[in-house]
Amino acid sequence: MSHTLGIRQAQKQKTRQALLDAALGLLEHQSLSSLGLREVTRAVGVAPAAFYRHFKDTADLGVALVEEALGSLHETIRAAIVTTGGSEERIDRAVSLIAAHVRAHPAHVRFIARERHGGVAPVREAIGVQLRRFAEEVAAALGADPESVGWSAEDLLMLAGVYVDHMVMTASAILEAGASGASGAEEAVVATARRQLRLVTLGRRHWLD
Amino acid sequence: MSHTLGIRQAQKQKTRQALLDAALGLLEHQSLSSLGLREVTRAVGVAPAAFYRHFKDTADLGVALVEEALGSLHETIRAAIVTTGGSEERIDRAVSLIAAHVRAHPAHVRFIARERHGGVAPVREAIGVQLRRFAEEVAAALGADPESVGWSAEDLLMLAGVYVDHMVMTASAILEAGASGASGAEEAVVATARRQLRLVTLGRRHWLD
DNA sequence: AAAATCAGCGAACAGCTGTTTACTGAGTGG
DNA sequence: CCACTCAGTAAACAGCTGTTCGCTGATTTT
Repeated sequence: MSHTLGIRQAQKQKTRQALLDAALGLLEHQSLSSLGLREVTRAVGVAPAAFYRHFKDTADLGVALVEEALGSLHETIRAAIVTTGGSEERIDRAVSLIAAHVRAHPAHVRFIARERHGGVAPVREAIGVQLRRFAEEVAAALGADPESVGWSAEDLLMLAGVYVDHMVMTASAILEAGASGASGAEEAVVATARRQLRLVTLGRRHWLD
Repeated sequence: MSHTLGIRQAQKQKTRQALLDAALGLLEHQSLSSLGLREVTRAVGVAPAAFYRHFKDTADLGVALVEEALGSLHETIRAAIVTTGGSEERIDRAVSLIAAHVRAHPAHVRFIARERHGGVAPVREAIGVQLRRFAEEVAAALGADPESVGWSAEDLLMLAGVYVDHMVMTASAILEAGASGASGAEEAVVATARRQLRLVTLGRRHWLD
């Protein structure tokens, strides 16, 4: 796909990725707002000054983490959108995809949920931009559905926003349930998420009555 | 109501409140996870060691802030619940009450939205407990409504959860809109929130079909 | 009036923080 | 092959952090 990088650039990107991974790990028990530059470099085993070769700030690193985390989520969303079948099967498939995503990328999900309203403005805004982008994408897909004839663009975006917000909340709830250690907690969260989507779907069906 | 406190205890509570207020102010631009004890005492104009006379931690202070913030919200919720009239008027009134609450206690709203998924476990859990309590209260009120005959307790709690989550998200969105400086942004958020509640209400009406 | 309490003080502690500096030495391109 | 680039180093900087200590003096209790 892309041109093979030189040994120099390859090593640089490797260190950069190590910094991102270490930061993501450290953020399990704190917020980005309190993440120290030295803390990250120490975890990687690199000199503090090396940090500046990759990021100017921990906030800057946070923005890079947003790209990474929401990049992976983007693919999950696209997969959920193209699902076909009756509304019940679509709901089941969407929730299953979210649950699988949480299992595959728990740290990413935690990061997004935590920093969406977090104390670091640039990161908060980066997440906001991307989630709005997702909502537009979902709205476009909803608009292509025959069930959406008569819907205004504004209402489609409103509905898409409900879906995107619900996805983020559900992902975070699944993560918490998994961390709580209580067996069956995740299943309960998933079941509730499905019922909530059913509720929204019912509202959608009668929107134009 | 309560017995009049001595001069000693009155002064102590005054200092305690000053610490809480200062902390809430400092949390506008950061997360609790990065809030320093010295930072708070400096803002109040008190010696660092004095902090320990009131809280053992900044996490401990955070839990106290949760009580304060969700105590005020509780009253707003109760006011929204007892509203009478058609569903359209009830929606308008609920959203107006939220908007008024955000205007009256912006820092409290920011704190709850930020720390709900924040990096300090005890605070996160305190918020979770209280929001679940709110949901139970809303569920009980919904159960008393004639429109809820045939609903299971589980489904009522699910619906109440949707309302509570939506309230928190809306409050946070109104806050952001106000901070963005864009005139009309808040009105747009409020209008979207109303449409979302209308969608949920439609779903509710057809739940048993 | 004497004794006890206790909120807040000021100083000191070791340990951490972000940032700058001049440097090394492996990888690169002419 | 040689000059150059540049990712990562080691050391030093001032300034901050949480926590402990003994102390003071106004309030409370006896």
